[in-house]
Amino acid sequence: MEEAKFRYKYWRPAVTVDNVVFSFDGTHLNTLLIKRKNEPYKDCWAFPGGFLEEKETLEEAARRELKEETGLAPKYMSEIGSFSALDRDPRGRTISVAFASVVRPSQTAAVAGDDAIDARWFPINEMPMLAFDHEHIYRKALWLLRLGFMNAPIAFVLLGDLFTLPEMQRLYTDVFSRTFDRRNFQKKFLSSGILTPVAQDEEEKKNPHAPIYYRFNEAGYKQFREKIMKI
Amino acid sequence: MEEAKFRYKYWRPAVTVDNVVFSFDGTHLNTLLIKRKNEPYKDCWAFPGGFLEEKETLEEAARRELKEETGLAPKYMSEIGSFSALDRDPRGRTISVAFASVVRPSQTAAVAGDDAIDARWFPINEMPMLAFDHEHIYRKALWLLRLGFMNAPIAFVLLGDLFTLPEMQRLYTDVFSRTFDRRNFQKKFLSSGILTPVAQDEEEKKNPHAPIYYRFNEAGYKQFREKIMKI
DNA sequence: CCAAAAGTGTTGCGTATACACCCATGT
DNA sequence: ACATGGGTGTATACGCAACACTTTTGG
Repeated sequence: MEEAKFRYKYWRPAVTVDNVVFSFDGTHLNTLLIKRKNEPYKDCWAFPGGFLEEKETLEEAARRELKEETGLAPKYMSEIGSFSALDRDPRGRTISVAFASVVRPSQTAAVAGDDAIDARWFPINEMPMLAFDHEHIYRKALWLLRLGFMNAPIAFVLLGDLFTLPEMQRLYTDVFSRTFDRRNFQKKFLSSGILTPVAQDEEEKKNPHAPIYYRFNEAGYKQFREKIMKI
Repeated sequence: MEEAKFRYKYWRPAVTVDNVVFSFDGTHLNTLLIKRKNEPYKDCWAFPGGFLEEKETLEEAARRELKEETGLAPKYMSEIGSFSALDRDPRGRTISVAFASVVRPSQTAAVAGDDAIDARWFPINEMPMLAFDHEHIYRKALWLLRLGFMNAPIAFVLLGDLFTLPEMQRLYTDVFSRTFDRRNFQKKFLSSGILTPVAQDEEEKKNPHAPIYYRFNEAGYKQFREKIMKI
């Protein structure tokens, strides 16, 4: 028999957190999944997560669980929403609050820890079946990522320090599930002042088709945002 | 001593829901607040809400509490987010999930019920001090309302069946906290196909300055959205 | 009589879109 | 040599912002 040392006057649900983490490998947008070590959904792929503990906020819980299960520690995290269908967890009534985050390419090394047999990055178009209602969480996460792309410079976290415009375009193509005209795409961002080209060395200067690397220009981005906001 | 009949192996937080309801009175955007009958924050103004019960989702709980405390039953509700600061509720660790909704002008009659001494609509620029972290919830709700205005026809729920363009413009002015040029505002919406003018009677036709009433055109709105989405 | 609300068009500018060719690299 | 990826400029269309005057109504 299980020990039940927490007693309350009124009913309370169990509360969990889940993490949808995005990364970009230069070609495709990926999300991080773990293969569950325990029931329910043992051996299924799921977003890393776990139970809220007493002395932490929901976001803190999400960060803790992500660190424990995969070793990742994203800088920015934002809430996707809560999920509370009555039958979403076979263990009993559980509500989950999901968080989305993005990591830089240099920080995508994931190790399966704790409750996970495995931790792997999946391109968003090759996702396996997911445990619980995580398919549902995933759709909302992707929607939120799109909103984030339009309202914050999170694309540049995914791209990392140095990137080419074709890389950036592949990222946008994956995120928005649509194609972009290459010339218009480049014109748009080059004229926005958001990007700073990286100086080419002598070798590169001789080659008119050498790839051009850019880095994110924070000051330029702020100006750009203010101009959009107007008044 | 309180009876504590719910026992759990692991710690669980109390879970509440809160409602930010918006309405429009022809001049200003309003939100609905109740004056609390009980501690904590007795006699303070707060958003209507209460504890999640066992056989309901979070949204169902929000609807139930709103109905109990104010009599309102909005058609559409969307999640604002969750709030989980450790000290947000003096009664102990409580997390809250907040929901935003809008009601038609014809359905704004609010009666204080249950845990409320009073229930009143406050223009958003004349809000009193709020209980708990509700100020925080409110700011996020307003932000979400703006997003909603840009992505869904919720303005027309707030406006009700018939409305004039100046009314509509006052609504937008309140929601976005900024002014709009009257002619550009009208041109934009009249050319969008979203609005259908209501036939004027003989009296009105003689008066070149009689107010022109419009109603929301759902088919026109759908076309408009599809055009925006492109590809 | 005055103030406030509401009706009404035109023009310019800037941003978004559509579109074709060349070169270099690797297979 | 062929396919792929990546570099580059121009012309057009559409939406957005700026802008002034007149009439009615109510105080």
